[in-house]
Amino acid sequence: MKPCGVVFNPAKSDQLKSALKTLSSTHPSSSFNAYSNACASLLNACATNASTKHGKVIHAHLTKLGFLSHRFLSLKLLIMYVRCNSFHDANSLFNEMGDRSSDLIASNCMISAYSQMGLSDQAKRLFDKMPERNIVSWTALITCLMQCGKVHDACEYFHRIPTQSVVSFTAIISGYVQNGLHIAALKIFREMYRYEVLPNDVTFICIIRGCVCLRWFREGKCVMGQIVRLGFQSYLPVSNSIITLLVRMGDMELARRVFDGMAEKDVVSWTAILDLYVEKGEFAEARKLFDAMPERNEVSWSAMIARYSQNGEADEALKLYGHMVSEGLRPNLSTFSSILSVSASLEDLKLGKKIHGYVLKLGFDSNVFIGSPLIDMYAKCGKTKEAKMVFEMIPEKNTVSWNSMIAGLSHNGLVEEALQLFEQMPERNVVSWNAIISGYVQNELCEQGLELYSVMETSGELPNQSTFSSVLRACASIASLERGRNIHGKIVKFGVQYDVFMGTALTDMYAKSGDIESAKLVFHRMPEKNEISFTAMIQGLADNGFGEEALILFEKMEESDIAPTELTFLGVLFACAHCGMVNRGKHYFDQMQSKYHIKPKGKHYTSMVDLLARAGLLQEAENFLSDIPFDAEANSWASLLSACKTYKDHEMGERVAGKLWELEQNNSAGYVLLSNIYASVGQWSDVSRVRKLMKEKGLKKGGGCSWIEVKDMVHTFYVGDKCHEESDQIFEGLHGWVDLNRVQVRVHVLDQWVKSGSESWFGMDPIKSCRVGFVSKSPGPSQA
DNA sequence: CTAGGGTTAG
Repeated sequence: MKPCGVVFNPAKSDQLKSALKTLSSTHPSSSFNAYSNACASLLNACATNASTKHGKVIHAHLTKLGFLSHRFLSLKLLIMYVRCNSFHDANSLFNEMGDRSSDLIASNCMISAYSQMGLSDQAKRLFDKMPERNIVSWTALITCLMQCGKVHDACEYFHRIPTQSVVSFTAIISGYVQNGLHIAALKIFREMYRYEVLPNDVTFICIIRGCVCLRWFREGKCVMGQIVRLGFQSYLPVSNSIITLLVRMGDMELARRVFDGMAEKDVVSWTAILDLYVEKGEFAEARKLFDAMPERNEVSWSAMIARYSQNGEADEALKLYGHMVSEGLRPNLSTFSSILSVSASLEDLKLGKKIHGYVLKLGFDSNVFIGSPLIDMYAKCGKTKEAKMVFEMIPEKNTVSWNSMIAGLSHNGLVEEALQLFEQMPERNVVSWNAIISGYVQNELCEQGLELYSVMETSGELPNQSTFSSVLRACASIASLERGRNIHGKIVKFGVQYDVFMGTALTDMYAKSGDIESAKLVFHRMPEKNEISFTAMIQGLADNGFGEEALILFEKMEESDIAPTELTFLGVLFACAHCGMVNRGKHYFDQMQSKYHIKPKGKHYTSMVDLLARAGLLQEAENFLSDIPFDAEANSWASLLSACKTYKDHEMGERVAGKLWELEQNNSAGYVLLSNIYASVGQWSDVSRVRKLMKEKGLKKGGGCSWIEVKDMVHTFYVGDKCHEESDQIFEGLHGWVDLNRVQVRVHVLDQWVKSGSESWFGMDPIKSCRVGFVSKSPGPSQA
């Protein structure tokens, strides 16, 4: 197009500027038609560039020349403002139009403008006032109502339309899909044919989106057939939708074929195919494709950043974010939401606050979609107050916002408050239940967590994998085999998929409850095992005294090419320590570093000290301890002290006790251990000194206990504890059979072992109490 | 000769 002799590319803003200059120097008197056409095409360019600034210059010209009285030009101007999302400019121009504000096209434009602002009532008022309406007016109003979530209103208007068109049908379908009413969308889609209205490219795009959301792939395939029959597959956006559908269906091969066969591809096509590799788990391939893409927009970047963030690769996500910004692309809400979850996982408050700042600056702070990641970030950084403030600021909270707040409060130990919120929330879903249940379990309130699970069941909400993983953790934590078995039954009953997550949780629960046979059974039945499942089984075997078996399993794990983690080695070292396999322990400790490049942490060193000390190699243990490149854990000293007691090395005992005393000023477990050691050698005055100190410091005795489970009840006993009415019987029965409540139980005492600290183990807290042996229930001695 | 419905991520 050649307006005023200037070759014009609307995509180039500098060209727009020079075209504008030429326009202002052109005298319009020569040919009004040429001038007006030039103006129109410039205004079109402003609209596609969303450049109100340039549009306003043209507006000023037209005002000066008195050309605003021309209907065509003022309409073009109005359309420009609407397309640029400049509601206020559009609105004032419309009001200045005087009698022409009843113009059909102008009014239709204004309905669109109201729609952008979410002003459905004003749109309706204008619509009712209009002297004449056409199908465009009806469609614009329906779109506006749908965008405001007033689906019912939109439907009523839709059915009043005198003559339907593809566009009005498409508008209602799209509205249904946007409001999550995918089934209604499909129903209307089928009805179209009865009205003898044929779908077009846009209709197909909307309906495919609905099918994807519903995972109605059979319907999706059907729609694909219709697309081909009507010849829309050659439309670029339609092909893009088809690719998404195929990727979600899992038909990667066909998706790739469609992509390769496309005559032209755009950013959207490339971004859609990115997902294919991510879905297949070929993350490196995805990255390769991303780097090789001819064009990337903020969606492609955000998609990639989100994947890294979800994969726990926070650094890579941040690196990509930096690149994106330096390439001049504007991060959007979705990008911010990914970066916020990165900040949350890194507990990087500074970064999180920076993003929050951007969000505020862009005016997104009241947006529901950014609210939840913000709450999450603040909560993970321990800033409950800020999290609550964000929550309060969201004007229209959805279930996700409530869930984030509940999870955030639980994460910071505020379970009571979380429960209050849970009870207040207007609508709960399975995620809400999971948040509150896991909150209780995380905070060691396992009984209450299990109780809440029962309430959930009666409420009719269906539990899912995540629910059961919390509940099983609760059972493992209180070592309740009865409850655990019961939950296992529920998992089967509710038809929850038995995969690696459920299998691992069940293995762990059975192992922690002392039922090693069942643990082995569920472990071996797992369709697929990963490093976490192996670790759970190895640790379980080691904990229950089957050290040799634990090591055999570890060798199997190595053979199956599943790389052990630092937690696997904790189990392995534990097994060695408790079976007196000093050399093997040393071997694995070396191998962990040389073969797997895992840097030993405090707990590994503690295990090694324990290994040496238990074997009576006290001096070697002490040397090893002093060679630790960082401050040793108090537990290392405690292990050594314990061995000093066993091997009666009083001299070293004194030395080590002094060190432990220094380190463990505020740890009740340390005090308990110390007082027990004093007690065992009869230094009663020291015992009472330690107990008094504990009392003064307000430390509760949370020390070692034994437990025994009888008929769904877990009985616990502290060392020397005689409170339980049948304690004599129990202590006498150690290493043998005990008759408790007329149930025969076998009590095994392996060894005294201490397992403390609260570091989370793949989301499952280790048992905090010290257990002295374990108990398993058997059918009875006659059958044994 | 203008105006209404749209694909990719979360």
